[in-house]
Parts: sequence; structure tokens; C-alpha cells
Amino acid sequence: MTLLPQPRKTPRQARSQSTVEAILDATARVLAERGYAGTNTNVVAEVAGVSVGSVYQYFPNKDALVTALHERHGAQMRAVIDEVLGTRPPRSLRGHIQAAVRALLAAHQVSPALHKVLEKEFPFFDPPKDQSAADDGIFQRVRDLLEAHRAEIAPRNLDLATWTVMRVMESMVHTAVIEPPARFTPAAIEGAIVDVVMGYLTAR
Amino acid sequence: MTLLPQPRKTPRQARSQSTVEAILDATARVLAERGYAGTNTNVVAEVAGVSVGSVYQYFPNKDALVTALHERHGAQMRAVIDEVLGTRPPRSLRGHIQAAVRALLAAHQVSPALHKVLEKEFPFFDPPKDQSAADDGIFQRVRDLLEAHRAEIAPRNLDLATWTVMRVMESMVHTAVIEPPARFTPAAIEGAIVDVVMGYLTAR
Amino acid sequence: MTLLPQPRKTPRQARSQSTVEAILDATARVLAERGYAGTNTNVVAEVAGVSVGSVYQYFPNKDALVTALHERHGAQMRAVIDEVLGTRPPRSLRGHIQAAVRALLAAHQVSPALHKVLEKEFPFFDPPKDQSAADDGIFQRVRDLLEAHRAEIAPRNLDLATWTVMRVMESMVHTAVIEPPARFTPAAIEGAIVDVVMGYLTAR
Amino acid sequence: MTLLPQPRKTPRQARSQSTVEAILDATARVLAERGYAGTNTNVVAEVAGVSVGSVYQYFPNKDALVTALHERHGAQMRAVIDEVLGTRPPRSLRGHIQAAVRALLAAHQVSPALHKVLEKEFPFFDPPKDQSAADDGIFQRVRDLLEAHRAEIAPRNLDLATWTVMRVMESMVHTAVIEPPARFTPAAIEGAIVDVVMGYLTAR
DNA sequence: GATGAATGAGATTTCATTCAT
DNA sequence: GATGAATGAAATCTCATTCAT
Repeated sequence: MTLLPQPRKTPRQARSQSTVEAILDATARVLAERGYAGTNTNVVAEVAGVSVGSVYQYFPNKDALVTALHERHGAQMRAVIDEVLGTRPPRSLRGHIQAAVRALLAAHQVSPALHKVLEKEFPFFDPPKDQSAADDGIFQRVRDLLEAHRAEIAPRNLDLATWTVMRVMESMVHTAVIEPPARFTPAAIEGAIVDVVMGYLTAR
Repeated sequence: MTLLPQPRKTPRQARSQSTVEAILDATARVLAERGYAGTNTNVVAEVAGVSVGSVYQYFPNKDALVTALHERHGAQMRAVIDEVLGTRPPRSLRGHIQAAVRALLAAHQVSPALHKVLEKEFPFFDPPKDQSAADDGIFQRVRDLLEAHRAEIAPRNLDLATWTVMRVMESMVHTAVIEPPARFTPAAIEGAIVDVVMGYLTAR
Repeated sequence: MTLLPQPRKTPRQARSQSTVEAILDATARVLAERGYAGTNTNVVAEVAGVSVGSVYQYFPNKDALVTALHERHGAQMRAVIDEVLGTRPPRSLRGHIQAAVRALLAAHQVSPALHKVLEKEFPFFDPPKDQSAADDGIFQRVRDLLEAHRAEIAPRNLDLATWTVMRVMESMVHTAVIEPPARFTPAAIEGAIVDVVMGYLTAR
Repeated sequence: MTLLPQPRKTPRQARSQSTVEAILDATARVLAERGYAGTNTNVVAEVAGVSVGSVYQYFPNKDALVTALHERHGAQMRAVIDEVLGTRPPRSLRGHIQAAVRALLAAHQVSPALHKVLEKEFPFFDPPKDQSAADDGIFQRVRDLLEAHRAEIAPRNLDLATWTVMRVMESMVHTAVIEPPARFTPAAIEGAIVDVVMGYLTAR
């Protein structure tokens, strides 16, 4: 695959900081409203209230915009998980899983249209989950949780279990956001996701 | 929602049949190699060894190409599931789930790159889950399986359980294909997916 | 340095042959009238009476246009020399040199403005004179001439003499075309160039 | 013809002096490395280690940069010739020509890449040969040389001879720098250039 | 039916220049 | 004086689609 497009330069002055924010926010809005194909740098610049040139001042090309948004989204999701699992006093295993699923679902409700585009249209810019340092942190968090409840859980390979739990949560949340089935209530879906994770962890 | 783009005409002659096949195969290859954004009708025509004009003879526009490809893929996946679940003599519940997961994973090994593109773009039980007859068929197959094992399974809402099982299988197979974690063997991953489904179904 | 930009595809049909000609002629006119900086693909297309797309059908980028023109120019100049030196019955050495200089100067009078641009603005696209096969032919022609008059000429290294004669003729013709000094008549300049070449060849 | 772009202001302070030098040096480097088309003010500023704004402090526009550079180069070349021809005690005619050719070739070895760009763009005895006082000076120097050796030389029109000698030297030095033929040694090439000039001057 | 040259709207991208800080 | 973020006109280039042959 190709390298992830990188931001062209890191802004130092306050003015450009806010320009970058404005550009990313505009990208999010345009992407959510018009999809990837309908998104172009001129519209992004216009919505951001800057000139096209400014977009290219900070992002070498269109895809770098989407990549940056992806990263921002990933960071937000990681923060959500991190906060939920770091709760004191500690909850039960099911309590933690449920809280995490609920928080993830909630985080995706903010701008479901954006997430649809982001998750559906950009397989290739998804930074590989395996090596990223940021992801390692969250991996460790989840692993610690399983370790703390080792007595209750069935899977013996904790690394594999951690990977599986994370992937199930992530992919099921995406599924629920991208193709919400009309016949089931959000609560029912949330419950199902929690049941899947708990079923796996506490299997007979 | 707009209607799905339809093939412009249904070819009858053998020559046209093979032209359509060649175009679809080329679309698959190009999509796999260059991603959605990098795919264009001229390249597809070239790879297919036909002229652009011929592509437009059979497909009204670019999206119809991808749609048709996706339908072909969906049909293949449905056939796989259909065959596995229709096995006589019947297997155990776990036997069926395991066979289905294994068959899906195997089907995806043929051209993982293509599936990466195709399934992020369109989950493979598409088109639109709720109405499609084809999907209903597979949904019913899975529901029948759960019904037959109703005594062994925990979830009481069979519709929700069917949806959940299908989504978990689909999304986890995608995950395994799209971001195969190097540290786990394919067999371990397959086992984990089966454990997730079975854990959910046979929770305490 | 970088590779020379190559034509994107070689046209086969008669229609596209004439399109390519039209594009090159338009490039020549625009380049002559507006210089390199003032030349852009849209104007070239417009002057050629085709769409921009057609320009890019045959030339991968703007520079390829200029390169192609360069090559056409080089081929024309080589043809001129070739014809002059191939004359029967053979002239005297001075007769040949004078005919060649005169022919080169005449060839450059057709579109001096174009040649100014072509020679002044495009150092890097000048195909290296040393290895090119086309140039070898002309080199040999000149060398044969010197060989035939070996008795009359001073330089003993015929290869070096050939190179020197060719370079002097070429560069002095360019100089005369690009910066014609107002105080000397064309005939005087032509005479001076011939004197330079002959002086070198028949030095004491 | 338009007037040559002039530097916006003449810097007096030492700091400004060195800024201007830095900008010109950067222009030279960028021009040498990326050619005229690849040169832009932002890159020049960056390489010079100053801001774009500072470039515009001293040069009204991009072309003024190249013009200034060219003037610097021309002045250097003129100084070289001037020094060589002003030598005391006087040498023979051939001695002077040879010294001039050698000095010019040496001066060009410093940064051949820069000279490739610069001199195709602007011959080094520019700006406009006919009027410029600076050029008149060097023209006069050469003319004086020929005058001093009038008895030995063939051409009777000394103005034309001076023009011719200057153009031959200039264009052959360019050729030698821009397309150095690998099969001839630098000494052989230098010899050939001297032979050309001397052959012309001392023809039978 | 098949071809592929031609189209041209519209996208991406560049860069000389300005001007608020 | 110096800075460099911002500008935006104008350039380059792409590609879905058409249609004469």
C-alpha cells in the first residue's frame, strides 16, 4: 500500500492553528453532506471560509484531509474508551463492556453521516491498527481489564481475546451506525453487542 | 435513497456474455489494485481488452459497474452460506457456524484485495438488507438454523439474534481479511470468530 | 537530469494523426507569440481547434509539447544539412560550408520567433547531441565531407574537427537568429560564419 | 522591448547587503538545480533562509531576481575578460585569445549547472548587446586587441570581427559547458575553440 | 455491435504577490 | 525591516461520457 498522506507543515502561529481547525471542520461537514465523490477542495475551502491556497498550505492533497479527519476520529474514539475503562471505582466486567459500547455508540451519534463516509469510503487510509502506538495504549487498557477479570473469563489467550473484543466492538458499532436496522431499537442493538462480547468472554 | 443502477441491457449471446464477464473481472482487478478512487472506466476497458464504448454498451455508468460486481460477490457469498447451511445430514449448531465461518474466510482468500475494496464499500449481504429478497433468503436460512436449535440458545428474540449473528460473522470476516493481525494464526482467528458467535448464542 | 517527456500514445487513425499535427502547429504558434511562460495547454488546445482533453490524449504534459516541437525542429535541421551535403555534383569545401550555413539560416527565418523560444528557453529538453542516432547520421555526413577534403584542412583529429564545425555552425546560427545585431547585414553575418568555419578548417 | 526589471531599492546596511547576497545565491542554486520553470519565489526564500516578504523587499518581482543574477554573472565574466586582456606585459594575439578562452572556461566550471540555465536564458554579455555601456566596455577591449594586431589579422571590418570573435567565444564556451562531449578532453576542446577564433582571425 | 478519438466540465494544484502582525 | 499566513487567479490535468465511423 502507499504511505499515509502527511500534513504539509505543522502550523505554529495561533492564526494558522485555527485555520487548520476550520479546514478540518469544513471537511467533516462537506464529507458528511456530499460523500467522498462530492467533496472537493474548493468547496472545503469555501465552507471553511478560507482560500483554496490555504488548504494546500497545510494539506498536500485532498486525501490528506480525509486522513487527518480519520486520525482525529480515531483519537476521539480512543479517548472515549480510555476514559470509560479508567473509571473509579471499578465496575463489573459487564459494566465496563456495557459502558464502553454505550460510549462508542454515543460518540458515533454526533455525526453519523460523517462516520458513514469515513468508515465506508476509506479502507485504505485506515491507519493499520496493529502497530500504532496510540492503539497500543488502548489495547493495553482492554487487556488489563481482561486480566483483572481473568477468573471470570473463558478465553485463555489474553492477547487474542483482547484483539477479538476490540474488533467485535468496533465493527459492530460501525455496523449499527452505518446500517441501522429499523426493526430493532437502539437499546436492543446495544444490548446485543454487549451480549456478543460477554458471551464470548464468559462462554461455558 | 436512489435506485440501484441497473445494467443497461441483459446480454443474450455468448460473445456478449463473455464481454460482460471480462468487464466485471477487469473491474474487480482494477478495484483491487487501485481502490475505488483510482478506478476509472477507461482503465477498466483497457484491462478488459475492450473499448470504453463496449463498457457503456452494457453498463449505463461507472457506478453500475461496481454495483454489478457487488451483486456478483453477494450472490457468491450467499451461495456459500446457502450450501453450508443446507448440508445433509445436519450438523451440530457449532458445526454449522464453524463451517459457515470457514467457508466465508476461504471465499475471501481468493482475492483479499478485491474484498477489501468491495466490502468496505458495500457489505456483502447488501443490497439494502431490509427489503432485498435475496438477503431475506439467507436471513431465513440462518433464522431456521437458530430455530432448529432454539433449545440450546440463549437469545429469545430470534430476529435480533439472526441479525446479530449475520453481522458478527460478516464484520469479523471483513476485519480478518482487511487487517489480518500477523501475530495470530488464521486458525486462531477462525476459532475466535466461532467462539464469539457461539458465546453469544449459548450464553449462560 | 530527468528523462525526456514522451508522447503518451502514438496515434494510428488518420483523424488523430491530423489532431497531433494541429496540436504541434498550435504549440509552435503560441510559443512563438507568447513565449514559454505565456503558453498554456488551454490556449494551445483552443488555437489547435481541439479540446484540452485531446492535448492530453497525446502529450502527457505541457513540456512534452515543447519537446516534441524540439524534436521536429531538430529533424528538420538535420534534413536540411543532409540534403545540402548530399548535393551532386560535389562543390568545393567552401561551397559546401557556405551552402550549409545559408540553408540553416534560411530554415531559421521561417519562424524566428519560434526558434528564439525553442533555443533560449529549453536547455533541458535539448536531446543530448552526442548519442542520438539521428545525430550520428549527420555527424557522419560532415565527417565524410572533411575526409574528402582532408588534404586541404588543418585539423588532424577529424572527429574533433567534425564536432567543432557542427557546434560552431549551430551556435552561430542560433546567435544570429536570437540576437541579430542591427548594424551588420544578414549577408555579412553569413559571411562571417563561413569565414569562421573555413578559417578553422584551413588554418595555416 | 520592456525595461529590465530593477531592484526595488539599493540596500545600504551590511545586513541588507548580505540578505541580498543570500537571495541571489539561493536563486542561483535553485535555478541550477530545478531550472527556470521549477524556480519559484517561495523556494528561493526558503533556500536563502529568509521569508518571501524579504525577497519582495529587495526585488519587485520574480524576473528581477533572475535579471539581477544575470547581471552579476555578466559582470563577473566581463571582469574575467577585462583582467585577462588588460594584462601587462602584453602577450601575443594567440596568447590573449587562449588566456581569455581558458579563463572563461574556468569561470564556468564553478557552477556549470547554473550556467546552463543562466546562459541559455541570457547570453552572458547581455543585457542588450547593442546599447549597454558595460558591454561596450568589453567590446572595446576586444576591438582594441584586434586593432593592436591589425597587421596579423585577415578580417577588414573590425567591428564585425569583434562581434564575431565575441560570439564564437561565448557560444562555444556555452556549448562546451552545456554539452561537454565525453570523448574529447577539456584541453582538446579548449584548443579547438582557440583554433576556431585564431583560424578566423588569421585566415589566409 | 464495437471502436476509440474527442469532448469539456470540473477537479486538483501552483505560486507570485500582499499585508497584518 | 522582517515575517509568513493568506490569497486567488490561473494553470495543469482527469475522466465519465458521447458519437461518428
